[in-house]
Amino acid sequence: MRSHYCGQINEHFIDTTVELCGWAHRRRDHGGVIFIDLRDRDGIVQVVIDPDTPEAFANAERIRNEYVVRVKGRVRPRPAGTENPNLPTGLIEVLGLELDILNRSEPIPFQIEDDDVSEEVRLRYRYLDLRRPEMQLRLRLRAEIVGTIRRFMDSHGFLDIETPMLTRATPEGARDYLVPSRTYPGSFFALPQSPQLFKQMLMVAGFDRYYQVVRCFRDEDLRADRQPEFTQLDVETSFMDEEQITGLMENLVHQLFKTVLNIDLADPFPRMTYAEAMQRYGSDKPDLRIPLELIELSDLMTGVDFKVFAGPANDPRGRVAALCIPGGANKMSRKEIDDCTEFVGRYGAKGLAYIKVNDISRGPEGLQSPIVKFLPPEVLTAVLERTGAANGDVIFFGADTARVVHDSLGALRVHLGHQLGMVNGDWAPLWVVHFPMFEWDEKEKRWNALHHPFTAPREDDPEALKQDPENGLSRAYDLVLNGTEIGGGSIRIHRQDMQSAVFELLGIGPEEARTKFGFLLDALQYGCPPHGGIAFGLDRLVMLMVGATSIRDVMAFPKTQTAACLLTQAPAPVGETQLRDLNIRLRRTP
RNA sequence: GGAGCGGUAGUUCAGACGGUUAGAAUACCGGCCUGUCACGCCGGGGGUCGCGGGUUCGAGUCCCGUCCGCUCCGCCA
Repeated sequence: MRSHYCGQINEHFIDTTVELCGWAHRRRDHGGVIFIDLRDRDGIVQVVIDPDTPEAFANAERIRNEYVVRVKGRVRPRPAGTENPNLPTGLIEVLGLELDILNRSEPIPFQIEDDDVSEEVRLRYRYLDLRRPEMQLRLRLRAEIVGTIRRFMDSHGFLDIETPMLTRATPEGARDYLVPSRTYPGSFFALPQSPQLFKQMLMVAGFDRYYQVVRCFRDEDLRADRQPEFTQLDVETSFMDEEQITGLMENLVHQLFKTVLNIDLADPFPRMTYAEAMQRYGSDKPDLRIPLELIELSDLMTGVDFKVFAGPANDPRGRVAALCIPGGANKMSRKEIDDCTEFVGRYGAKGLAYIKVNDISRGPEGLQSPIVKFLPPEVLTAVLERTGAANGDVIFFGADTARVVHDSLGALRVHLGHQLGMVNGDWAPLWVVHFPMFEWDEKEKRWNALHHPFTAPREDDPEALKQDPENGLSRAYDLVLNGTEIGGGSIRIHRQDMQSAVFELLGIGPEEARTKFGFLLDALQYGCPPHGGIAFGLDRLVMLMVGATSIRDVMAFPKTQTAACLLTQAPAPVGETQLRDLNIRLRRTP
């Protein structure tokens, strides 16, 4: 049994005897003694073995990197002249009295202290990667975060209730991971994309405060912040409105940051409507640390001859907007400005007009730009005034459908904000509220639910909602932190007539609704209380809190971009016997 | 489905104009040094240049295809 962790050993332990277990990091012998850095999950300590303990010395001579070792020894200061306060092992050492090798190790594929090992190698040998102090710290913080969340939820009367992992395929939303049923040939379970419908039924059941730290599955393409399986803090309450829910969850996040990181977040979190967020930032998850905003220009451009601007300005679905980069003319090279064109092209922009403001006092003469000649002087003056441009600024223009302008300039804003070092402050939380109920699917020619089909509208009258779906707003809310959506939820529909109206608008007929969600519709009929909730992307939250740039770095065993596990080689083919049990025959043998 | 970057000793990379035997650092093995901590010095082993095809007298290098990793778009109610 170990008495201490290596990382605990400090000057307070001097002259005490300790027993340590860990991985031997390096072996050096100097002056007839052997030095071993012993590392465990808590830190590193240097162990000295000298020939006065012959048995220990003999064992120490056999040690190679990453051997597992148990040491009993006495803590003492470094001899005079050998201290180095800059090293974690620099001031004290453990004089080894006994040393056992608990296990040997093959030479490892990469050095534990290397921090430039490729992610491919790290994932293949994840158990070694996880030995690195950085990963130990991240996973420890993750556990602290989850623990703090649970204590908060428990102390506020929330009940932790598990929901099925084997459930029913949901027709809308993400692609499901399917699990074939052996007992019902040809039928499939789906792994849950979220416990949404179950938690709503728990409200019907009278568990008016539910939470769960729960794994969710979505078979969609991956990103740095998206994995096929991820963890959600899932919350649902009855009888609480959006103010109460967001207020309580805000308390949770405050407490979380205070407890785990000793950080005081803004109190209260700012709130912004979806419409304002799109108007000012081109995004429903704006990073408020970046002090750049989209400037509305549509009204200035309706009468100009320049069709690139006049077209969108006169189109109800179009928009003309500007993004002014203070000092951009000096900070950005010609190539960097050109690169921005390519950057916005990824978001569907057909080009990126810009003006370099050289000398504002000289009027149009003082502006350097391919488009100045297409715009009348009074419009240019208005543009300069509205953007607040000063000498040395660069103004970028977006003119297209509102969607393209938002996507491209919104992304450019974040991109340049980081590139030009314009990120202010460490933490910028934000509630985004009043989302639209529906968005128009141009390809399918129908309305889609922006959130999900159970989200309650702010409009309480089903008939009124049906009259004007385009402007219908929902009782949904997202929590955004530093430009990352970390949570989202809504008040749900709890009345049958409203649920039918929404299904109707979404083009889901009564038959279809019955087939797909019959169990939920039934539940709504038996005294369903008004209810709502929220779900936090726990991996993303942890990622932000530990300063990682990918949620893979806060998951012990993540998948690659092709949704494979390099460690276990999953997914993998299965044998004919297993397939036969499941009544499955492959259409093509790979 | 699409765009970009990458794949060369165990690891991180150089080599790219086609031309001897593909290098460095580190790790590993051996020897020396001996209070070191990126220790130092000497020596050694280690390569299907992701894979397949093509061009060529000759391919790590050029062309085509393909697989894998990462970033992004689409997608993710």
